Amino acid sequence: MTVVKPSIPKGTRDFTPTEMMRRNYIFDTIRSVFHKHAYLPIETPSMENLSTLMGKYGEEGDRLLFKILNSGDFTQGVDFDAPDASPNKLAARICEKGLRYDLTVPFARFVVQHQNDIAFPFKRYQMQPVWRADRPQKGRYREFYQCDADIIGSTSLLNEAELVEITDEIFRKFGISITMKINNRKVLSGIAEVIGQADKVTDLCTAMDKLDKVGQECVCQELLERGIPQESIEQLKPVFCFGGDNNDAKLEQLKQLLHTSEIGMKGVEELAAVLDYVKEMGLTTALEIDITLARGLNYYTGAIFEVKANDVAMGSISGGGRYDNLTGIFGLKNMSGVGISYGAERIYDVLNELNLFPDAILTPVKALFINFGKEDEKYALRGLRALRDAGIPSEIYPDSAKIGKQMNYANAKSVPYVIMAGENERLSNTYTLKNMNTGEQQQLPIEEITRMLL
RNA sequence: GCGGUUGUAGCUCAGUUGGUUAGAGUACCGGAUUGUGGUUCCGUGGGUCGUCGGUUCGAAUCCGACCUGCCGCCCCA
Repeated sequence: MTVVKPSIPKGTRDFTPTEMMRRNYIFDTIRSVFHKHAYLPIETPSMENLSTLMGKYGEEGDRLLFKILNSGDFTQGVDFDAPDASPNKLAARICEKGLRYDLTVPFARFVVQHQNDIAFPFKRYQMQPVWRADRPQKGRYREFYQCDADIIGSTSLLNEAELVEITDEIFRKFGISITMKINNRKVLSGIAEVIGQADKVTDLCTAMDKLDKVGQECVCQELLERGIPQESIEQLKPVFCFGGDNNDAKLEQLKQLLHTSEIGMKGVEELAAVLDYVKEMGLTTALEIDITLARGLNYYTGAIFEVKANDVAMGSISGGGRYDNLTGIFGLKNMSGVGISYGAERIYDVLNELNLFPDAILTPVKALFINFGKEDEKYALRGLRALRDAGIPSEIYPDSAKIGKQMNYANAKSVPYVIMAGENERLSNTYTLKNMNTGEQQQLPIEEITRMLL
């Protein structure tokens, strides 16, 4: 037999028990907040038809889609040497499925497909892995989990405000201090309109998005390269230094700039309305208008959100926005939705870096029974059952190995208590409880031990 | 997809101008110690030196391609 070197695909990871317990802490915390706000769970398949996924995420997104080779003889009827055979065309012939790229597009598909069974407005949450054929880096993987909450079938800005509230609550529970940035695609459209470049919104967005990273000069340079004329860029320049930290000042400046643009003014109104709702909620999170916030996903039409951790240098840990037409592609009109997505692995890295994981999640096993061999095993089992009946996570070492080895096992697993159940204990109908941190031990009846470990 | 960088035992890393049989620490397993762990001492096992090819009498070492991790770009959670 040839030995295969163990390895996993690029950008994927195994999770150890410690990592899983921490990940579950993240998922449980987020889920509890979703539940509290009356969101209902759904799941969708890992793979979707490529026709569902293609063209929803922009050119870059299409490139990053994982495609799945058709089963069976995928070469049948495909001419690989055809004169016009491009990789894309061939891929379309031999792959009809792909791995999901996010949770929002599959959700839109789900809503259309199950529209008769859904009570609208529909509030759902979904926590599943997504896949992107991106080049991996720190905090960037090819398989990662998103935790999404969306409201679909309502245009009320109360929904935007609720997502802000949920975000505030989730990160407060984690103990992570965040800044939440908000913008509106309509504002961006308005800006493009006002500077006479209505058809260049996307170019405008991707360039402006980099303002805080590369500075004003580079952004202007990029705008120029993207074919936006110098005089339009000059008109844009005041926007770069809007308002500082003051949301009201920013709104005022936007109103002046955009008063000739209907769509722009609509965006400003929406922004103001969301901020107004949020003011009533008494949140600890700083909510900040950021005109340069654009986000790549091209299905957003209204509000856009992004969350960054204040005390850690890392990409955004959460993002979302409103989409008006996503279900339209699947044949269902007038179904506006708004949603937000929390990135599990980035939250993990932030919690890890700031040492914010609770200690309690690391010691899931409370007690280990030492195995003294056939004679005493059954006696140990009696005690074990008593602990388990009381809901105390506990186990018995399955082999009658040397005591030292069994103790080492308890240490390696950070089990805080070891229980000796050998001949001495059996004859006196007691168990010896040993505290592995202090080394203290005492011989007690099982009821007493159960009480102590609860 | 583009540019840079990295890879030696399960883990952390030595390894001289290319030279015989590639080392250490740690972990593991066994023993000192058959009812007491986190300390100590002794010993065993463990390697296609990322993979494939090239140069050479001879390659962990030099060259090329690929794979993987990391960094920057693009994009993003």
